[in-house]
Amino acid sequence: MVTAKARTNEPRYAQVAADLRAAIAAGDFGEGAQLPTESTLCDRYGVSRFTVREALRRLQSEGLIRRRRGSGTVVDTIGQVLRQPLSDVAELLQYAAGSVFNFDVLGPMVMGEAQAALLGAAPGSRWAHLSGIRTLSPGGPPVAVTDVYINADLAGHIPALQPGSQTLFEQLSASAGFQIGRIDQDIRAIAAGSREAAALAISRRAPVLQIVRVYRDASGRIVEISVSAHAGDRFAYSMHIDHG
Amino acid sequence: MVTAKARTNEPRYAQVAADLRAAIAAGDFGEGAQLPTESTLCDRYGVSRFTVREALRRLQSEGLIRRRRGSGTVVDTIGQVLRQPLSDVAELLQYAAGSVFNFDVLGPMVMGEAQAALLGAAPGSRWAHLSGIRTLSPGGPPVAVTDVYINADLAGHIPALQPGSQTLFEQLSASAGFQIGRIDQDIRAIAAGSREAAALAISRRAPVLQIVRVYRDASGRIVEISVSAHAGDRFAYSMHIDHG
DNA sequence: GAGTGGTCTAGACCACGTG
DNA sequence: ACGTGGTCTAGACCACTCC
Repeated sequence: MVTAKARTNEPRYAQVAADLRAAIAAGDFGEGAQLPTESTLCDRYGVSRFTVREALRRLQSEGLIRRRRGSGTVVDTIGQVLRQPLSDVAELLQYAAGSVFNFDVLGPMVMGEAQAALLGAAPGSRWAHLSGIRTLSPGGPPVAVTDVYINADLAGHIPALQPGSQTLFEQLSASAGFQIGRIDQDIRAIAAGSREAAALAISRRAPVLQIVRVYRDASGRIVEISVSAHAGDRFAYSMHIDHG
Repeated sequence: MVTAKARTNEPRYAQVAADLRAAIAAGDFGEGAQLPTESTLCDRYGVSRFTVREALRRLQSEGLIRRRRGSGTVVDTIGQVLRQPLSDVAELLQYAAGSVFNFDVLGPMVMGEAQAALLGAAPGSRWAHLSGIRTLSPGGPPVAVTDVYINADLAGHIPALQPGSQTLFEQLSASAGFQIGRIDQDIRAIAAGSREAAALAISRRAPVLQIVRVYRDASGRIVEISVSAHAGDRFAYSMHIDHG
């Protein structure tokens, strides 16, 4: 039986997508061409085809399903876990949810020329500097060491930030009341410096994956910049691309 | 004036998207809230709102525009070039279009246990092994060194492969007549081995960005696997995520 | 030929940002 | 108050896959 959970203020396609996601996670569909047809889902949820297709579009962009004209929709379960897929904001937050981030507030700083070029911010702009370590579980081995720069306009919200499994960006969004806009991300391979080596328990000059993220609110203002270093032999960044 | 280029067999939203892309590239719109409204574009191109929205959705996923309810659609020109954005197959092919790939056919091989685990293929499966160098221009400095494994079922199409700016996957798709399905990609930081060091003119153990791509056709069969090594100080992998 | 997902129309109402 | 993009309906035709 299909539970028609009527959440408030949430689009119907999101409810349909959540329901299908849960069903897939519960193993209600096996390998092969298992998912019901669009028209079947329309009847089942009592929505139009537009709504069903929007829900399926989300699942496809998450890599959960694969669709083919003439063949149908199949569950795509290659390499289940152990990866860090990332194709929309929800998946980014999911990554954060599986790990723990602890940080210290280092104080205010002004963006220098070289740093500004690397990070994509304006030289001379003012930020609050934080530094932290991400682990897979509390007290566990370090996964990444991170520098975080938060827009000085939001400095008042920094004392309220909590370590844990929710991203700083999420917390800032809720606390300061802005909408999530867009995240830009650069990935490089660099050699570990003394700081990364010590924090990640690797040797100096060992390869590390550096991920620079620039978070913007809906109006395009840069809210936060983070620079993470991941040990090369412990972390792979995984993503997928669908044709369409 | 709006040229209503009536291409054959191409969806209307793709034509609208191509026209807007060209207009943006030509600088017809500046900074700020420049792009015409959805209803304006409907009138201009003589299509429904569905078609216009699908076109704008593509441009948004490419990072060209940013949309906001109440505000409108603006051109997003942060960090114009110099990056390698990658959010769908078209952008992947665009990356290839800006560079040149030369390769040698090394012959048939069987996937070993360790390699199979790294690459996500079945141990004991049979492949054709190719090796190549990617440069930004013919005769230019190397950007990446790549190992390519092509499904043995497609061995007959390998002699027809041409070096140049079209990806091997594209050529195989056209030659063997299959549809592009899905591409999975893992990104790691590793230390350069002797082969990467020699090919990229860097020192041994220097950090390199390793990108493993698994290409599948529409039916899910693995068609090609590629393993690329990029010099860490010359290459950044850039992507963006839109909220929605 | 039957059924699938892909494209497309012509409407509608709503949440949101800006005057 | 108004216009924007976001959601949604009820239809339609088509390209493609499979039997």
